[in-house]
Amino acid sequence: MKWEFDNDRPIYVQIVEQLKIRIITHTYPPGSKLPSVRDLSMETKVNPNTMQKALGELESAGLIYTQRTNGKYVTDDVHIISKEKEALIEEYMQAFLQDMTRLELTTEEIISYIRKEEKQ
Amino acid sequence: MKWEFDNDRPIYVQIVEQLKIRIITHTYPPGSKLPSVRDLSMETKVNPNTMQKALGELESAGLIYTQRTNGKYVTDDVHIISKEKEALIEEYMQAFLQDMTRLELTTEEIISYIRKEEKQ
Amino acid sequence: MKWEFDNDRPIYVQIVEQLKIRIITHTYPPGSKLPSVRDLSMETKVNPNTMQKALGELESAGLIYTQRTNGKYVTDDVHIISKEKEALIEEYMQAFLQDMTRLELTTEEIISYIRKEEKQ
Amino acid sequence: MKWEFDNDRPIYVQIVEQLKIRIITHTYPPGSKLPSVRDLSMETKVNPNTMQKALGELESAGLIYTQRTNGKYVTDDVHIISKEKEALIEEYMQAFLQDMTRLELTTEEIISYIRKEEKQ
DNA sequence: GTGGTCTAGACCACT
DNA sequence: GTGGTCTAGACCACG
Repeated sequence: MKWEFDNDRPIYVQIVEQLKIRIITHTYPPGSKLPSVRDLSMETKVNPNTMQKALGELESAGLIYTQRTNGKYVTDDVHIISKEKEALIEEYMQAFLQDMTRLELTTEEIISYIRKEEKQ
Repeated sequence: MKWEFDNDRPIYVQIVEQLKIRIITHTYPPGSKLPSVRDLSMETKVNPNTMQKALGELESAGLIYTQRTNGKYVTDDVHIISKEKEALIEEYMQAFLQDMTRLELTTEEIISYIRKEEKQ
Repeated sequence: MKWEFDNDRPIYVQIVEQLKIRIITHTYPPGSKLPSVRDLSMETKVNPNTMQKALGELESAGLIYTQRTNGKYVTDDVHIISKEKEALIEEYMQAFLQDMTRLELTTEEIISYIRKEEKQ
Repeated sequence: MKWEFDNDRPIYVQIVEQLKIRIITHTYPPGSKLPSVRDLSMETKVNPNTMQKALGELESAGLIYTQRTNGKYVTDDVHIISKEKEALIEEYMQAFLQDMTRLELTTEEIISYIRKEEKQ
């Protein structure tokens, strides 16, 4: 996955999202060491403080933890990770279905749309 | 539909969204007269300037037009409206499917989730 | 209460603490408006970013909330506030008692120490 | 007592604390020989430099002394030890009472809390 | 070399 | 005038 940001949402929020996905999909496996803050900020071409802020959010969400002076690690509590995944899916799903319902689409219409998109 | 706003997006954007939906779903039918800016801002408890800005956006999208001295009306061009509807659905759909793909869900998994949500 | 910081803990942590206490003791009553970030940072002679960080922590703890472009307010959910108070007391208490226990003081010794301090 | 460290304070500080307590409570009796730096650092799974630093602090506090080529010993000056104990108690006590006072608890409330904790 | 903190200062969107 | 974000750059403690 590339590091590309759009301009209408804070960069740090987008970083949080993408790191979350990497963790959830085990691109960064449980217990693995993250690149250093400096390296990550170089890679994303973002100020170290911005990266720090993003990582702080992940840490308070319990998805990563910091070993003093030694780096940051993905939590090895797979339970937290899979729970986060469920929560994320649920969140996207509900927002989406609410939007669709407002537009007065039935479940079957939604599904047929999805199948149509799939074929493209 | 109620007028409820969340705090992390501009209010006027949220107003635009909701008015769009009212127009698309014919809650405000094609050609009908909109409530006055003053009434709308009262109803939504929003600064009249904010409401004005939102209506400006709708107008430049061609969904409403202003009759000088007489108020604002929903366009009676049903074609524009239905096109807007398609565009909205497409937009939501693609964003949603992209999110789901990032989370490595297959089409069938997505659909089964949707059916599950439906039953709740 | 004055704004004085010691050098062995991050300033923003100390700000969080002191603001928490002001909220818990209703020096800043539930629902009241906080001074602006700028004013608070002037008052404490601290960089606005530092103050912002502290306020961010309070916000994610649910003790304050932000009204877009209008300022920050103490939550009016007194339940959250009193719960936070209990939690804080509990936290201090347990840490203290653990320390005392390690030093092999009995409960009665602790209490007699406290009474002695009180008289001074 | 186990060797467990939290991540938000320097490890060497925590080691100093815990060794101090062992000395004060005569777990390491006055005049007794301490385990070697190497053993201590193995036991605590800590870098020998870190352990060395901690022991250095204890030495300059006068709680231990080094016998050249022969290891480190707890001071046999019981006076120093008991004074250190008083100092520690006093320090914890004052910090605790100050915190409680800020939270506007009276002495009697504090004591009743302590008794309540005791029963648990 | 690691993360953590802080300052200074700027720009932005919103109301 | 409000909060929010971001950059640049510095310094620190730790191991």
